[in-house]
Amino acid sequence: MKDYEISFLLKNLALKGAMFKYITIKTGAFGAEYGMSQQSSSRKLSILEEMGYIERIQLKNGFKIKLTDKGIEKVIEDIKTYREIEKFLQEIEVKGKIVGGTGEGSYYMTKAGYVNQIKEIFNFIPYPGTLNIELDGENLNKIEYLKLHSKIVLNEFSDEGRTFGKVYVHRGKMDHVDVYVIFPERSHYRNVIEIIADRNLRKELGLMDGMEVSLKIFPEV
Amino acid sequence: MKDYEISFLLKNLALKGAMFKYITIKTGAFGAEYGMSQQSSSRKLSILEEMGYIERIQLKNGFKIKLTDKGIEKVIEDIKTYREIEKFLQEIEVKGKIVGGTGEGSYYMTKAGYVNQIKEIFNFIPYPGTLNIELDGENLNKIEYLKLHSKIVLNEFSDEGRTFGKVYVHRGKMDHVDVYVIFPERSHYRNVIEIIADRNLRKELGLMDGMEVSLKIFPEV
DNA sequence: ATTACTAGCCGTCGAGTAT
DNA sequence: TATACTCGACGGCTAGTAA
Repeated sequence: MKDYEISFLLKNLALKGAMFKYITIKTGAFGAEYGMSQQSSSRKLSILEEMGYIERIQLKNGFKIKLTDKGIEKVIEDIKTYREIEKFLQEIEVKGKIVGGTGEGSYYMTKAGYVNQIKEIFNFIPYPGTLNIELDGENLNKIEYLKLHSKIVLNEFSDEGRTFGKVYVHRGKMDHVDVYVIFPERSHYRNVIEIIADRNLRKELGLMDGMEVSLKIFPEV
Repeated sequence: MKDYEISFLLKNLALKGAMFKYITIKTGAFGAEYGMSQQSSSRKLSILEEMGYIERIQLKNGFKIKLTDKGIEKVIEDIKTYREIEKFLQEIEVKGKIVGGTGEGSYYMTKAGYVNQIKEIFNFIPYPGTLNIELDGENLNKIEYLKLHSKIVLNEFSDEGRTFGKVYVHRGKMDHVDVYVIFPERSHYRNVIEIIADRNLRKELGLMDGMEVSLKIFPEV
């Protein structure tokens, strides 16, 4: 049996609570749950036992099953692997060039519908204007996924007959200033991202068009 | 291709950093790393692309590969699954019966070698005596793994020519009192666990032999 | 150099069925 | 009722090799 199949089976047993107590399962039901036959399910559980990953006690109606220390160890190993992967989701650094604000975002950030939500969520009033950073291909790739995925969302609203769409927001830092990267859901493709903050970033950080800057993003997905 | 095999491959690509940027891989090397042939590696990566989990750009010497949104989504899903499993590791509740202290642990807890380490790690001086809780089979199962696995370890030391062995410790709570469960590495099998605290638990919690109690353990493994 | 097709082998799958 | 053995079939594997 492949190692990743062992992980898969132990993961599912663990999810059913088999790490620290016996659970009762029937090979038929267990198999059906993960798209395999009663026969395969039976065979695999028996192999897991042989390999020392689980303990099985046969009942008249099924089995009592619990992970052994070796089984728990294996699951913890996999947990640690995924924790490693989570690190990639915790901080993403992008580098780019300050460009002039043509102002899609600047216009948005004066709209009460957005301002109020920002006040509500982050407890600050955004400086009326966005800092625009132009990214190259590699840096664009890094944020591609974040454009449409965040736990932090400014909801759409209507104002003067116009609809303003959803905006995904990610927290970030430039130098040591808290900033927020805004991704309007229905923005057309652009290689420029827009940053807001509670203050004038150009002034605070002494930024001018053409300067190279680095931005850290802390995605919440 | 089985779903758990997809997860396995994406996990490994993610670990190599392919979530937010292109990485360069060769089918031969990638396959060898995970115990498969160049041919299988090639076939599988090509299937992952077909299924929309990755983007591949062929180079003269290998491929540039990056997870697509669908691929990232899948990895995040798996991260969440393992977070679920972690919950089982965060708090374990056991129930048992107070029994008289015959005092293996009580004796230990007067030894300066242990006391000093406890002072160092937890910043308290243990009350000289342990509270003993007798567990039934089911509750013993829950802590079996913890007996020999903890990040918190009191190291062995020698005193008056005798060696005192390693002790694994887990934080816990009884009612709202912070307690510590001690598992001497070389303790013979027993259905009794020993608890220490900075105070007299019998007095503090009004406990007497034979009483049923509940103990929460917060394993650090 | 690399990827990926072909072909034959091997292992895994599950229907049937014994227990 | 269950689990688990047998065995025919199918899918996936890799060596060889083309591109």
